[in-house]
Amino acid sequence: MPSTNNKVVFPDSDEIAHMLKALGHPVRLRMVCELICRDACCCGEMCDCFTLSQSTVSQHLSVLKEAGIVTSKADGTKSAFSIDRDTIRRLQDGLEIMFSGSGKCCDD
Amino acid sequence: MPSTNNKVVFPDSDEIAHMLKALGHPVRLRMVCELICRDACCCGEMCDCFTLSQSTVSQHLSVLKEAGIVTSKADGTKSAFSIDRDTIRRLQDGLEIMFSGSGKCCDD
DNA sequence: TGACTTTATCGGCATTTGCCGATAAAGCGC
DNA sequence: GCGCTTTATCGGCAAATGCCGATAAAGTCA
Repeated sequence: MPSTNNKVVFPDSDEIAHMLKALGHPVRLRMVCELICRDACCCGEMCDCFTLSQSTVSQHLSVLKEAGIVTSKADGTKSAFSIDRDTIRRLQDGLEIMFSGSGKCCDD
Repeated sequence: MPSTNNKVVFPDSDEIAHMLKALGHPVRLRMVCELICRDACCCGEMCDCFTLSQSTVSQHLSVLKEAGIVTSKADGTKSAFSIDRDTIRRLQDGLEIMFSGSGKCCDD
């Protein structure tokens, strides 16, 4: 659990909300699962997993990227997407703090 | 971790996405924090926490309710909202399974 | 250079979301 | 019954979302 001195630091709830919003779409959540399993994946491969157009898949990936959940690295004409595991961990920690009721929102 | 026999059961990702979507709004996420701390809260009290109209607060609460995150119980003219802690736990378990890569989406 | 592959972005669209004020519905106390 | 309080719902609006096909951009390889 993140802390400064010995006080629990409440995660930035707006940032958490932002990540949850990105994850809160069936397609994007499945994309994240896929990326966790594959470790890396390009847009074309992701397209094979869904019956969606390439542009739609690309847009979903960019939503995940913009939220910090996914990173991309150019690889020739392709771009390799992968999970930002630190962000995921921060999200899980943040949720745990929130859901445990030990966060900042409680003492105001 | 939920299981049947000794096989890990992957959570229903659409349901998870639905809950994440409900939580993926700054106001609603804060409402959940508030409810976790207060244990129960009526709409009017929630209104005091935000600079939003009563109708907007009521709508946000109903989104949380519809997603199963919150329950409500009539109490005179008021209705008492409280966190469904089982649902929260299921959500956290589901995310943990997904994020650990041990869910169903990996073996297809 | 010129075809080909891959991805990102643009324009357009129908639908959903988020917000409000107004109003309806329902319980409480007199 | 009559006010009062509290909440839910309605109508309306602007903005965001999700989707597509078309197109641009950029790398690869002959």
